Amino acid sequence: MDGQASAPATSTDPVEDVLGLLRARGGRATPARRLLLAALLQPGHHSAEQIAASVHARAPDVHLTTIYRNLDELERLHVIDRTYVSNSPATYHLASAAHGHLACETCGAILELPDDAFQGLADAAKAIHGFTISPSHFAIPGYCSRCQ
Amino acid sequence: MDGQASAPATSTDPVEDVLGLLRARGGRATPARRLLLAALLQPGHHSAEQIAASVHARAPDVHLTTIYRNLDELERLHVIDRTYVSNSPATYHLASAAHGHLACETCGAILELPDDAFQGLADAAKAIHGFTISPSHFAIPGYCSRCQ
DNA sequence: CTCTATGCAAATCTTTTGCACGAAC
DNA sequence: GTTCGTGCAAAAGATTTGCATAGAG
Repeated sequence: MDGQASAPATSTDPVEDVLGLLRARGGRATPARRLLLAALLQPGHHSAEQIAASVHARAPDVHLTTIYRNLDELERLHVIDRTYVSNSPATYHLASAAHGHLACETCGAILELPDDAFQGLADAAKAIHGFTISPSHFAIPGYCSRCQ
Repeated sequence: MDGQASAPATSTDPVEDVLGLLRARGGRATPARRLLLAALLQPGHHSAEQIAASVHARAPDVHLTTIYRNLDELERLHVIDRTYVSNSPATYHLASAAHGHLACETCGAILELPDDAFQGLADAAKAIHGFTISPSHFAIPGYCSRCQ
C-alpha cells in the first residue's frame, strides 16, 4: 500500500529526520551528529564509550566531549533515552523503543521489560506519593536466570 | 515488660550487635566501625559523604577510604543496603528497613515505597526473563507531586 | 605474634566545563 | 558575519587500590 515513490511526511532517512528536529531548534547539521545518530540507530543499548568508538571508526577526530554534549542535547529533544545502571556508565537508546530495563548485578546483562510491567509500580507511586515515574530512565538491578 | 537487667539474646546495643556479626566473620571491632554504625543507625538515607561527616564529628582522623571500605563490607554482610540514584552519589540505609525508593529528578527528594508495590514488576521480570529484582538497591527516577 | 583495618596518596572512571577556533547558516 | 559546534585540556565528583603502619585478637 505504501510506495517508495510517494515520500512520507517526515523524511526517508531517520538520521535526516532527527537533524530536521535539531535545525528546527536553531541547531546545525554536522558530520559528528550524523555519525552519532547513525550509531544510535543501531538497535540495542549503547554506552557513551561505545558510541564514541562507533563514531571514531569514521571520524577519529571527534572528541568524547562532543559525544557527551550531543547525547545531552538529543536527550533534551526526547530523541533518545538515557538509562542509568547502578554506578556503571549510562546507556542510551532511541526514545521510540521506550521500555524498562533489568541489569544483572553479576554478569552485567541488560534485559528489556515491556512498559506495562511497570503499571502496578507506577500506580502505587502515584497513589501513595503523587509521584510520576520514568520507566525507561533506569535499570533495575537483580540477578538473571543464569546468575542467581 | 523488658528490663535493662535481663539482656536480650543478641545484644542490648544494635551497634554491638552488628560488631558481633563482623567478629563472627573474623572481622574486628574498631572505633571507626562503631562510629560508622552509629551514623547508619539514624533513620533515613545517608550518602558516603554524609556518613563521613558524622564520623568525623567524633574522629576527624577517620579517612573517607575507610568509610567506603566499611560500607562495602557491611553491604556484603547484608547489614545495609546501597541504593543507586541515577548518577548521583549512592545512599545507604539499614537493611532491616528494606523498601523501594523514588527519586525526584527535579528537586532530588527521596520517597519510600512499600515493597509490595514492586510485586507486579517482580512477577513480570521473573515470568518473562526468570530475573529476580533487588527492589531496595535502586531508586526510580521521576517527578514528585510538587515538581511535575 | 598474626592478621586485619586504617591512613595516606594516588589512580580510576565517567562526565562536565572553559576557552579559542572553525564551521554552518 | 554571527552564532553554534567542536577540539583540547583540564576539572570535577565518587569510588577504588597499593602499600606501609598501627591496632585488635
